[in-house]
Amino acid sequence: MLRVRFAPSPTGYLHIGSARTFIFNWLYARHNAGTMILRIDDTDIERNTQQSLDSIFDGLNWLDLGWDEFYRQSERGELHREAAEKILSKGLAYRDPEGVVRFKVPRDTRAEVNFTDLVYGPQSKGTADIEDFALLRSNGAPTYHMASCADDADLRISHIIRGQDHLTNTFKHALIFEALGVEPPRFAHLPLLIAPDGSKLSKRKHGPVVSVTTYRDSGFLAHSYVNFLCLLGWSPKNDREKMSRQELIDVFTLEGVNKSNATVNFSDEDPLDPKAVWLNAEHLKTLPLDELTKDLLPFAAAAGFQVTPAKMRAVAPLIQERIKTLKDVATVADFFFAEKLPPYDAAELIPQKGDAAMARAALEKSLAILAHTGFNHDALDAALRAAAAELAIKPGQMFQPIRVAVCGRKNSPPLFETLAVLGRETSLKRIQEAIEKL
RNA sequence: GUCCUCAUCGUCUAGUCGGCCUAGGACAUCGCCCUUUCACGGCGGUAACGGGGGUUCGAAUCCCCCUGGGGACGCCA
Repeated sequence: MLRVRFAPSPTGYLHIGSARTFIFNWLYARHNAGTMILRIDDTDIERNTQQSLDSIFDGLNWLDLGWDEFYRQSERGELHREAAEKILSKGLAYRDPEGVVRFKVPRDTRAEVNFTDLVYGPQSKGTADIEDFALLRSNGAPTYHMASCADDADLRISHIIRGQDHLTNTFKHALIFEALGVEPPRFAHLPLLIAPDGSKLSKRKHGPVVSVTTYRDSGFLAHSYVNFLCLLGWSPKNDREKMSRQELIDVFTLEGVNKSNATVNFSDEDPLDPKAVWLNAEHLKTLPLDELTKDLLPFAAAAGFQVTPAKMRAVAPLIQERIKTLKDVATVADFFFAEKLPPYDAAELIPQKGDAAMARAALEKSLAILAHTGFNHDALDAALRAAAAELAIKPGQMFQPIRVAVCGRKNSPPLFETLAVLGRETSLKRIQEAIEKL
């Protein structure tokens, strides 16, 4: 039975590198019909915080992947101490002058420690280069190495998939498993996620971009973010990029994992990786409208708009391919929700190669027409085009003033659909106001 | 300092056992087309095998060295 685990320590929020590790473990488990375990590695009582634990769950819950079993190391101290005692009693560890129990690296009996990494291949390190590391602190509490290995053994973890920063720790772990008399799990180390400047991602240095909740709050679809993270350090090898969850599960293998570190592309001006944004837009475009509506609602509310589900459902198709993140609803569809249009420059009402008189003529004509035309795409299309012909101006010159009058700006979704959603009353009122500005 | 590890366009990457690579895809970027604006879409351009030695008829692909990057060396995880 394949069993994998994700073991974060609650000493910070959920880092995007950790999120990716979680995702790869999850994918590996699902692909192989295995078990995904979430284990909180909270052996460092001094540094653990409830706030950090909460934010880790926040991030994990948002990702919406779930797990099958849950453990907390702090509740398993007995197991860890027993394991340490076992190693001590075998004479494979000793207590140093400070009272710390240290593993006695067998430098006399063997030259090196070996293991084969599923990503990096055969690894070996001379025992002379491994120090006698701590198993139990002077207060009797287990160290990370001890707790982690004891738990991995007890939970019968079959594969440890974690960041490459643990690659050199693995030699120590291999030694512990051996001392414990258990067969070690298989190891697979993942290339690290690094910042554009080449350094390791850190909150202190890079700010909120390293937290997954930043992406959530920026309006990313959880799945598209998962999809994006998968593309960092792993490839399906067939140029596929936008993939569904099931597709990801089907094609995920450790063979597809890269060895070199991947840079998360962000800058001060553009804190979100452009490719992540693009991928999010791609997923947004194919999202069923009811789902899109549901996802959009909270972002509109957060921006201060009171929007009914029905209204949002009507707006959703008009902005679907115009937004890159859910948050964009506030800037792309604001005029659908606002009671009163924000102030805009009356000069915007003047069409290309036209003047104020043309704008006024177009608006007054539209006012007359819109008062009785049916408010649906086809009727609006026919009536407004006919009006343009009547005024002897180009359709674009007819539409532009109306668009600015009802939207408050030059860029908007297609005019007829927009008018239809806005409704006769609002449209007429805004056009009237525009005429007064000219 | 010691040890481990990595090295293809600006970024993410493809490149089975060396030849089909005049290095492919995607993002970003630039240009054109489509078009009532924006967006979408379509087409095209710029852009990479870090350097040096080998091995070979032939190397992005194998070996060595250099250089560069990352990581680990804690009673943190």
